[in-house]
Amino acid sequence: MPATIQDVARAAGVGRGTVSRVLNDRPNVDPVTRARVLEAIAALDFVPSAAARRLSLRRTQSIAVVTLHLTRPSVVERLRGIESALVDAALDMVVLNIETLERRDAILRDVPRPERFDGLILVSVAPHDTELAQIRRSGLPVVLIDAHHRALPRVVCDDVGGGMLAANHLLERGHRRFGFIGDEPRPTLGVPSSRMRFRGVGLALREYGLAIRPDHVAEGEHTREFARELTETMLRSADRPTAIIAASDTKAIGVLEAARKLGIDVPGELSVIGYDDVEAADFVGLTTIHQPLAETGARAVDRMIGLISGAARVPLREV
Amino acid sequence: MPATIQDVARAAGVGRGTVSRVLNDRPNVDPVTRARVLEAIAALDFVPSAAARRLSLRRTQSIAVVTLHLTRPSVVERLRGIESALVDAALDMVVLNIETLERRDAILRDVPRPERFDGLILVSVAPHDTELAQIRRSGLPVVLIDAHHRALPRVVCDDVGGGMLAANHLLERGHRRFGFIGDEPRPTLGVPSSRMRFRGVGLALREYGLAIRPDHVAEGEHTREFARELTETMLRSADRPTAIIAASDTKAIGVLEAARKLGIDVPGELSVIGYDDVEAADFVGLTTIHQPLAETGARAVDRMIGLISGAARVPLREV
DNA sequence: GCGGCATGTGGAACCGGTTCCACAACCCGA
DNA sequence: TCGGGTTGTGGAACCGGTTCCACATGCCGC
Repeated sequence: MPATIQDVARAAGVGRGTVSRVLNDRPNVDPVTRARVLEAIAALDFVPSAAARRLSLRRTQSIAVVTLHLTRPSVVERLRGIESALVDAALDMVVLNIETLERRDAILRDVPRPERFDGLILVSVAPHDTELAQIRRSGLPVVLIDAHHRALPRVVCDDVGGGMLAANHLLERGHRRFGFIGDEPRPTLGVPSSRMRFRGVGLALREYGLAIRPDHVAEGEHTREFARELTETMLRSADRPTAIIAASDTKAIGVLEAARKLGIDVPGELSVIGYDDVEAADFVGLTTIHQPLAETGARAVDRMIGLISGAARVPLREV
Repeated sequence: MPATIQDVARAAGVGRGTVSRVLNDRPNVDPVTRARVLEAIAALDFVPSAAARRLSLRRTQSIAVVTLHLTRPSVVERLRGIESALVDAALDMVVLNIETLERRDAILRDVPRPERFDGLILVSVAPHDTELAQIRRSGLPVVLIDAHHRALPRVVCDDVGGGMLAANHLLERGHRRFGFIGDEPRPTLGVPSSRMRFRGVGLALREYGLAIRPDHVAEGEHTREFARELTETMLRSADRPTAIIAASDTKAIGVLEAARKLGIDVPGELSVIGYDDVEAADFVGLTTIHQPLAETGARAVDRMIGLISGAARVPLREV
C-alpha cells in the first residue's frame, strides 16, 4: 500500500538508483533532477521502508538495551538517558528486561547476533567469559553501564568512591561506630556494586585507623523488609552503631523503619545514609548519594556510537 | 559472515524453499529430508536473518511502546508488564519516550507506519483526531493504556472509581471537609486522569449531600514542590480540610511536607490519601490507591496480539 | 577534431528470507 | 494400463531498498 522507491522513480521519470541517491544526499545528482524527485516523494508521501533498508545495508538501526530490574529507580533513570540519546542518533531502543536467571542466559545467548542489533548496552549485567566470546564473535559493539569486565568498554559510577564519600561525610561529623546494610556480596544476577560501596566505606575508615565491626555488616536480599530485619538485629546489639550506610535508598528506608520501630531517633541517635537519591529521599530525611544516572546512559550511547563508527578507545570511568 | 539459508540448502543438498519449509514447520516435507536440513542448520549454527524475514513477510516483529514520563513509577511498572508479555510473544519492544510537545508530535507523526512496527501501545497518550486518521490509514493495531479515545481499544484503570474509593474511605471515617490536590485539569501532554479522580471524589461526596469547596481544590504541575505550595495555602484557610486526596503519591508527599511545615499532625489532624502505591508510601504513612499496573500492561499486549491476528473486540475497562 | 576526464543517470545484481508454481514420483481405483 | 490425486521438491519471483557498473553527455586542452 505505501509507496515504494519504484513508484517515486516512475513518478519522477528517473531510475531507482537516482531516487536512492537523492534520499541519501549523495553527490552527482543534477539539482533539477533532485528537485523533481523530492517533489515526487512529497506527492506520494513516500517513506523508505526500514526493513528493506536494513536488509540491504546489513544494519538494523536499533540497539538492544538489557536491563536488570527495570523497575528500580536507578535503572529507569539510566534508561531515560539512553533513550533520549538514541533518539538523537535515529536509533531504535529495544528493551530487554531480566528478572530470572533463565531469561538472563537466554538473552545473552540470543541477543548478540549482528543480524538482530547494531549494538548492545548492558545495564548492571556483566557477561561471563563464554558469553563474551560469543559477543566477540558477533562483532557487535557492547558498552556496559554499572558493570565491570576487564575487556569491555564501560561507563561506571565510582562505587568505591561513593562509599568513601558517605563514610567521610559521617566521619567529619564525628561518627566512629558504623554499620553497613548491603546486598548479597556476590549476587547471582547483576553486579556487586553494594560490595564496592562497602569497600569504599572500609577504605575511608582505615584512614582514621578505624574498622567496621563484622557484626555491624549485614548483607542480603534487596528489599526493604529484609533491610529492616537486619537492621533491627544490628541495633539491638550492645555497642550499636551511631551511623548506618545503606547500599541503596530502598534499604535505607528499611533502616529508618527499624529505627522507628525501636524508638531510636534519626538523626539524633542514629545517622543514615542511602544511595541513589530517590524522589522521596529528602522528605523522609535521608541523606543520600546522588549519581548522574541519566548522564551515564547518554554517555554509554555516545561511546556505543563511537564504536559503531569504528573508534576503539580505552575503557574509562566517571563519577 | 553468518550462514544464510542458501548455505544450509547447499549443505543439506536441497533447495532454499525446502529449508524455509523446515524452518517454519510446514507440512509436506519428508521426515528424512527434514532431519538432514535440521542437521545442516545445527552444523552451520544458522539463525534466520530477522531483517530478511521482515522484508519478505512485511511484518516487523516489533511493537512500539510510546510512554509519557517514562520515569514515573506507574509508567515503569506498566512497562514491565508489557515487556514481559511481549517476550512471551517473541516480539521486540521499542520504547519511545515523550518529554516535550515537539517530540510527542514527531512520534505520532512518524511512528504509525506499517513498515516500522506491527503495533502500537500508547501509555498515557491519546491521539488527536487527525493523528487517529493517520493511524487508521496505516492499518496498525493500537491499544491505549491509561488514556481514552472513543474509537480505540483501551485498557484503563477506573480513575473515577479510584477517586470514589478514596473519598468513601475517608467519608466512612467521619471526614466531611475535603481537599484535592491534582494535576492540570487539561494537560498539554497526556491525559486528565487527575480530573477523573477528582470527579470520582465529587460523586462520592454528593451521595452524602456534600461538595468540595472550590478553594479546597488546587490543580497544577506534577511536582512535589508545587503540591507543597498549593497545600500550604489551602491549609492556612480558616476552614481547612480534615482530609486531602492527592492525584498521585508524588503530590501526596508534597502535601505531607506542607503539613509538617505547618505543624499539622498527620493522620491526627489531617488525613492524606495518595495514588499509585509507590514503594515508600507505607513508610511515610500514606494511604494510597493501588492499581494493577503491570497487569494492565500485559493485558494491553494480549489485546494487541488479538488485534494483530485479526479479532475486533469491544473496548473494555478494568479496575 | 579528438582523447581524456568529470558528471549524471539507468538498470542489473544483491541483501536473505517467503511463497507460489511447475513438475516428478508415487499410490490408488477403475 | 491409464487417468487423477496426493506428496515432496527445486527454483523463480518477490519484498524494497543500496551499490556498482556501464554508458551518455559535455567540457577541456592540445
